[in-house]
Amino acid sequence: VAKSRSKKAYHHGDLRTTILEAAVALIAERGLHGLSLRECARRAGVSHAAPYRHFEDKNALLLAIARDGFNGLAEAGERAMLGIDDPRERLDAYGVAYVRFAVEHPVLHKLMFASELKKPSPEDQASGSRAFELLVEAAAAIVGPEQAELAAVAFWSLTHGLSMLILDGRIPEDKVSSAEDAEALARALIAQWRGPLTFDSAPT
Amino acid sequence: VAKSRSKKAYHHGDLRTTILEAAVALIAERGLHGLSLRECARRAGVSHAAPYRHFEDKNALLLAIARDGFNGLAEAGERAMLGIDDPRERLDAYGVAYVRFAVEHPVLHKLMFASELKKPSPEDQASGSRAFELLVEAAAAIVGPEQAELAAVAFWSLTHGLSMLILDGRIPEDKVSSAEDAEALARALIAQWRGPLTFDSAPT
DNA sequence: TGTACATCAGTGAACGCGCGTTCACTGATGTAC
DNA sequence: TGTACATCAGTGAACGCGCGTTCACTGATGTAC
Repeated sequence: VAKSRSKKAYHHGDLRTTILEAAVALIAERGLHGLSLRECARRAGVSHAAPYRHFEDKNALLLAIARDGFNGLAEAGERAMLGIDDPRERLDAYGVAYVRFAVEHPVLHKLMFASELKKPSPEDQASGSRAFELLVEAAAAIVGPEQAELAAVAFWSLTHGLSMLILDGRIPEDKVSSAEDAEALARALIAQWRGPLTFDSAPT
Repeated sequence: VAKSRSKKAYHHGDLRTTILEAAVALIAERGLHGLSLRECARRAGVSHAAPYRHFEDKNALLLAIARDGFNGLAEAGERAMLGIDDPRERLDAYGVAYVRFAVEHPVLHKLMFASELKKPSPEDQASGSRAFELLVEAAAAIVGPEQAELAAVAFWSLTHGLSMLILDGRIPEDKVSSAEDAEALARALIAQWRGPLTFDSAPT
């Protein structure tokens, strides 16, 4: 997700990226509440006003992080489905990738769905819906276009709920002590889920 | 959830409850970030130091709200299952009540799962796990004790994910424009879910 | 290659702000006799 | 019922703090000739 900008070394080199990374680290340590532009600047080794050369204000910084998150999630979903043809396996792979992304990028995941930030630009909204469109397409390939949206919401609820519960520490520790554990749990839940989709779609 | 304390009219009457309600309203308006003890006091019509007679500090106020939330959720779940004998119907009723509670008490729901607050007391943790124990019991009645925890996590993920997505405005508006709509959506998702539980549990 | 100029990333002082929390107080209420 | 006292909910001044944001500036870099 961290995209290293090809900005050549100017004064700092690449302050924008440095600040983004500092912000993510800071949120991871202290929570969204504990994020401040001044502390980001401090950690980046620049004056407290420097970030304003790269972000209009604090909210813009948060939106930039959230956008990175949405793009990263969509990419992870696409990558996971790459080369898989079977519709059910594609959906499964997407779901596992969703949970895995959340576990590996907890700050991004929370920020993507944090309603605290002021409303994003149309561009941000577009990147936000890309991951959902992927999901609807994958669902449509199984249950057909009419049922696709409902199935997508159901599947999304399952993976999103598991992600949030893990990130909030609500799942017994021994089940999710590593990203691999979390992925295995996701697979188990998704495997259970296959039932109704199969049943509804193909009255073979 | 708002429990009106039987404190008789003392100075204010029941400042503790008034402040709790003001805090919930404030969070609803401005988000968790926008909550301040001083503004709560202002709205309650008392001096800014008055709340300290009822809450040790700001975090204690948040924990009190979260505790009300957990208790309310457990009560809603119990109430929903009351008088229902069929195990599957009990679980369904619990799930629908879960989503309904989230939709009707968005601030409580978000606060319950907000990792921003400092760690709660043992007493708070107990009230937090009550709702989950209810769920595990309901699941055990269907799939048996060994599979109960996994089924509970799966079911919880589904209802929790749907709740969060609705509260964050991620579900198309026309599907959840009222609490009744949201409940209907929850029923649809849960009905789909029945498939695998039935399949796994009873190899009739 | 060298020089003059324009750009703009980063500086540091300054602003005003609302916040959480403490503290000595006051006065309304409850209680013991 | 009446009085003296103890309790403690609410007051208002005061503290120190870090924050977001603005602004005139400086100086390193890129570019045109």
